[in-house]
Amino acid sequence: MPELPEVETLRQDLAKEVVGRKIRAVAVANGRSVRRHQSAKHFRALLEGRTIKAVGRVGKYLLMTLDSGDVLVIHLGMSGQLFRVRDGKEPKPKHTHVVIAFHQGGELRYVDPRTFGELFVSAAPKGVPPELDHLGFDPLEDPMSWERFALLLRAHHCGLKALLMNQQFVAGIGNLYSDEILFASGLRYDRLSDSLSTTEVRRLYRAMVETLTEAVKHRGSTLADEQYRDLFGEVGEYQGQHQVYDREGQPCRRCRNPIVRVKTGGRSTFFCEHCQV
DNA sequence: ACGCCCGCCTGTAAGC
DNA sequence: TGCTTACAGGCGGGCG
Repeated sequence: MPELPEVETLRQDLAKEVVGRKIRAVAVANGRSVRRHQSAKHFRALLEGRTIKAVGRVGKYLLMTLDSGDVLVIHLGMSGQLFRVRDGKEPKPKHTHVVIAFHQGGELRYVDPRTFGELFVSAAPKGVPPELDHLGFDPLEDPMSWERFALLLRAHHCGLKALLMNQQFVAGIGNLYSDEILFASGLRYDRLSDSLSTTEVRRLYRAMVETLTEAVKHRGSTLADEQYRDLFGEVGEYQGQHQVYDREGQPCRRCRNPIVRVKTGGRSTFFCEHCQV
């Protein structure tokens, strides 16, 4: 379940691996992954012959800027994976839906069992795809003052977890990192966003930036299902640092009380009843 | 305006 | 043992 740290890890590796490479051919094996285009042929035509100039990220979206000015947008959804393969003859994993082959050899493969993810090419007139206009600020790319963050929080009246996971408010945080951020903040998932003291606002902002930064340093989280793999097929290292996520019944690393799991909105939330108020 | 639920999907694992 | 069911959850959309 790639969230900001996993996507940022991919972005950093992609920047080293594919910038400057010219696309020789694109193969689409499953049209569901390129839903926004009239046809897979149209999608391919916008990519073939183009050179990748830069790799960016907004929230959970990867942005590959092409020499045409267009941007290849990749969203991994729940189960999407990107693999850089040197030899195209290597056996393809099941659910390999899109293959981007380069002139200089090798290819980039998009694999996605649950097909919640998607790829599309955006005209991006201002360099930023208008399809992503709805996204809120990126916690690592768009730093802001505590005062401004406090204003944004107070503009809403909803539970902190729901707000952190709302991509229109802040882009890139999902179920796993929202729980970790709230533990690091010492705040409960159901605290209302307009009820925080100045100190709590600062703790939340600081925890958000620090938790995500630390997770990027550890190359993201790979859970028991081993769903997340990096560009080279390796697992992340941040799962060992988790304080609450997927730790139901295990002792809180801070106070030793058992971590509690509750269902909210059909999703699991993990937290410490003692450390989070 | 937000909470809540569904549908989209497949792989895994628990339960009967 | 083998089938069924639940669960995992990002995101958009519908409903209350």
